[in-house]
Amino acid sequence: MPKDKAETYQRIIPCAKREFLEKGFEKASMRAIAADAGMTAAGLYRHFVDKEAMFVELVGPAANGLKELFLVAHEEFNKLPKEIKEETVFDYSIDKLEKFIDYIYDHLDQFKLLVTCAEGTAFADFMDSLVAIEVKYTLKFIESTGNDGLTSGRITPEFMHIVSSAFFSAVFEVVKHDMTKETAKSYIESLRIFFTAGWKKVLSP
Amino acid sequence: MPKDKAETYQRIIPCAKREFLEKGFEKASMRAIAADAGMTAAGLYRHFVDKEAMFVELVGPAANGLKELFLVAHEEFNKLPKEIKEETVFDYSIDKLEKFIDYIYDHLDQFKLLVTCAEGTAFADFMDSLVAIEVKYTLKFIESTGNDGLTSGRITPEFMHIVSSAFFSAVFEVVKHDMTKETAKSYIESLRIFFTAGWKKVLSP
Amino acid sequence: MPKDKAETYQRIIPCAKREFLEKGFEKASMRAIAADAGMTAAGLYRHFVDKEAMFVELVGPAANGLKELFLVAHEEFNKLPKEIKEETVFDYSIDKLEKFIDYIYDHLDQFKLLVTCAEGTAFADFMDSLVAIEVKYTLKFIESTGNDGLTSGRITPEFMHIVSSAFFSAVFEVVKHDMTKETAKSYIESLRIFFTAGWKKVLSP
Amino acid sequence: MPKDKAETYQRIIPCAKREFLEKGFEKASMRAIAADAGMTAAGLYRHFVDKEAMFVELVGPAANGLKELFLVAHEEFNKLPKEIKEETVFDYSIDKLEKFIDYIYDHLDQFKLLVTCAEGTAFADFMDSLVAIEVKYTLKFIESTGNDGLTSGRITPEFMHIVSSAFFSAVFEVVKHDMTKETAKSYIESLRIFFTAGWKKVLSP
DNA sequence: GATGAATGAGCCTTCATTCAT
DNA sequence: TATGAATGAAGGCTCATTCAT
Repeated sequence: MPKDKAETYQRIIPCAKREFLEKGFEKASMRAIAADAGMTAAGLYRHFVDKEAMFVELVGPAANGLKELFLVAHEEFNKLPKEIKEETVFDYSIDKLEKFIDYIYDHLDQFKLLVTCAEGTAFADFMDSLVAIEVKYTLKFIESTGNDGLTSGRITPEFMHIVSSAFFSAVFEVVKHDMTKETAKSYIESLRIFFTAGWKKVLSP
Repeated sequence: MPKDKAETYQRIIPCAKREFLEKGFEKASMRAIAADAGMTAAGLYRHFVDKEAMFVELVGPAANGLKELFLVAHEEFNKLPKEIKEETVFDYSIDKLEKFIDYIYDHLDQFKLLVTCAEGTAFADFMDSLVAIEVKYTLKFIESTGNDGLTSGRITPEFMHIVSSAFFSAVFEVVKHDMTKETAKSYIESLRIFFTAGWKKVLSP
Repeated sequence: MPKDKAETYQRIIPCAKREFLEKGFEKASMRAIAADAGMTAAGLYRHFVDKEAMFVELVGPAANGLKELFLVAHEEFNKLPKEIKEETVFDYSIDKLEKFIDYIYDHLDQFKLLVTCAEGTAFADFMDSLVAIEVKYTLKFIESTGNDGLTSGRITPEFMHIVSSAFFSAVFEVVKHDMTKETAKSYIESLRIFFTAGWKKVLSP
Repeated sequence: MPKDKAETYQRIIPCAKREFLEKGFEKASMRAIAADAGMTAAGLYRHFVDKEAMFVELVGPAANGLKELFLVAHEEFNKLPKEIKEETVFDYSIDKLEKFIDYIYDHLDQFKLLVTCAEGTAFADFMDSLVAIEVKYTLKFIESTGNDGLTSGRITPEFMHIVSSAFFSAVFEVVKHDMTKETAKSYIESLRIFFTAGWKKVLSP
C-alpha cells in the first residue's frame, strides 16, 4: 500500500475540488473534472469507483476528523465529575469551539464542500450528524447534573436539536461567506455569547 | 377522459407537489408528474408554461403572503414612537411569531416545498430574503432607539445576518420535521425565549 | 356557398401570410398564426383541413393563375403559322414577360411565399413546373420551325431545362429582393436581352 | 461490437449522408442516423460535437475547397495585364469552369448536400457566396478594362448578381439531377456558350 | 364556429458509467 | 494505467392535430 498515492491521483484531487465547489456534487461533471486533469472520464474510474466515492475522498477525512474531535471533546468533558462539569460547562465550550474553528480553518476547502456542495451525497446531512452528537451529550450533561430543564418540560430533545441546528448553521455561515479566520473567530465568539445567554435562560431561568 | 380544466388542474397539483417534495425541483421529472396525474407530459404544458412556473404556482402565493405579512408587521412596529418600541419589542415579536407560525401552518405543504425543494428556482433564497428583511428592520430599530450595540462594535450587520439566519433555520426546522402545529408552537416559543435572552445580552450586556 | 367567406377566415389569411413569410412553411406555427388572429389553433381547423391546405389557399390561386396565363400565352403563340412564329418569337416573348411580371406584381405576397417559403409543400417545385411548360413549348417551337438545334445536338431538352431554370431563378430574384415593379421591369428587360442573345446563339449560331 | 474509431466513423458517414440527403439538414434525425449505423444516438456524439458539426464534416472540405479554387482562379486572372485579360476572358472562363466541374464531380455527394440540404446550416448560402465572389471579380474586370457597361447603366451590380445567380443555379442543376460527369460537361459547355453570348451583348452591344 | 384539453411522436443533447484494449 | 467507444436512460419542451363540448 503505497503511502504516496500515484501522481495522477494527486492531479485529480484539486480538479475535482474545483468542479464540485463550482457546481455542487450533483451538477458536477466527471468529464469536466477529467478534462481539467488532462485525462479521460473513464480514467477517473481507476482511482475512484464512483462520482460519490470521489467526493467522499475529498471531504471524508475532514468530516470524520471533525466529528472525532467533537466526539472526543464531549466524551472527555462527560467523564469529569458532576461538580466540575457544572462549573466549567461554558468555559469548556469556549475551548471546544476554539479547536472546532481551528480544525475547520485547517481544512477550509473540505468544509466548504461539505457545507455547500454535498447535496446528493452521504454527507448531505453532515451538519445534522454533528447536531445529533451535540444533543446526545447535552442530554447526558443535563441528566447527570440533575438539571430540571427536561423534567420540567422547559426543554425537550427536539428543542435541543433545533437550537443546536441553529447554532451550527450559524457557525458554518463563516465558511459559506469566506470569512477570514480572524473575522470568523470574532463572530463566533459573539455567537457563543449569544447562545450561552439562551442556554442559561432555559437551563436555569 | 376529463376535459375540464379545473378538474385536471386540481389533479395535477398534488402530483406535482409529491414529485417536487420527493426529488426536489431540479430532479423532479415532468414526465413523472404527468404519469402520476394520468396524462402525457405535453398535457402539463396546457396548465403551466414551464416546470418552474409549475413550482411557482405551488409555492408562490404562500411565499409572497408570508413575506408580505412579515413586512407589514415590521413596518407597523417601525412606525411606533421610540419609547413604545423600546418597551414592546419583545412582546411585539411574540405576536409577530405567532402570526408567522399560523400562516406557515395554513400553507404547510407550500412551505415544505419552499424550504426543502426550491434549489434551482427563483425561491432558492427565500429564507435569505426573510433574513434580509429582519436585519433591515432590526437595524432601524437599533438606530432609532439609540442603542450602542452597533457603535460599540458588539454587533455588526453581518452578525445580525448570521443570528437571524440561525433563527429562521430553527423556525423552519419545524416544517422539515413535520411537527404538528401545537408542538411547533411550543418549540418556537422556547426558541423565542432562547433568542430573546441572546439579543438582550448583546443589546444591553 | 357564400361568396364572402366568413369574417374570421378573412382575419386568418393575413396572419398566416405573415407567419409563413417570416418562418417558412415548415417552421411556421399554427399556434402563432392562431394567436395572431386572436383565436385558438384548433379553431383554424374549421377553415383549413391542414397546415398545408392553409398554405395552398394562400398561394394556390396566384400559382395557378400564373401557370394558366403562361400556358395560354404559349398555346396562343403555338397556334400561329410557322412563318409568323419564326418572325415574332422574340417580340412575342417581350410581351409574354411583361404580362408575367404584371401578374406577379399584382400578387406579390403570394409569389414571395411561393418562391421563398414553399419548401415542404406541394408548391416546392412551382418554379420547376413553369420551367417544364417553357421547355415543352420551346420544343414544339423548335420542331415546328424545323430548326436544327435539336437534331444537330447543340441543344437537348435537358439543356433547355437548365437554361430555363436559370432564367426563372433570375426572374424570381426580383421577388426575393423586394424590388419595386419599376426596378424589376428594368432588370428583367436586361435579363431578356441577355438571354435572347444566348438563345440566338444556340438556335442559329 | 467494433471499438475502432476509424471504422465506426466510416460507418456513420454514409448513414449521415443518406439521412441528410433524404430529409435535409433540419429534418434529419440524429436517432435515425444512429439507428442506420447500428448504434445509439449518444454514440454519435463521440464522433461529432453537434448535428451541425456532422454536416460540416460532410460538406465543409468540399465547400471550402471549391471556394478556394474559385478564388485562386479569379485572383490569378485578375493579376494579368489589362490587354491579356481583355483577350482571354472567355477562354479563361472555359478553363475555370472545367476545373470547377472536375472538382464538383470529385466530391459529388458533398455538393449535392451543399446544394440541396444545407438549409439551417452555415452553408445555407454557399451558392450566394460563390456568386458574391464572381460579382466582385467581374466588377474588377470591368473597371480595369475600362468597359462602359457600368457607367452607361447597361449593367449594374445587382444585375450582375442576378445573372450570376442564374448561372450558378444552372450549373448546380447538374448536381441536383444526378447527371453523369460527361453529360454535365456537355451541358455546361452549352451553358457557357449561352451565357457568353449574353455577356458579350451587354458588355459590348 | 370556436374552445380547451389532450395526445403521441418527436427533437437534440447530456450524463455517469462500462469494457475491451 | 489510461483510453476511446459505446450505452441506456433521461431531460424539458414543441408541434400539428383531434375531439368533445
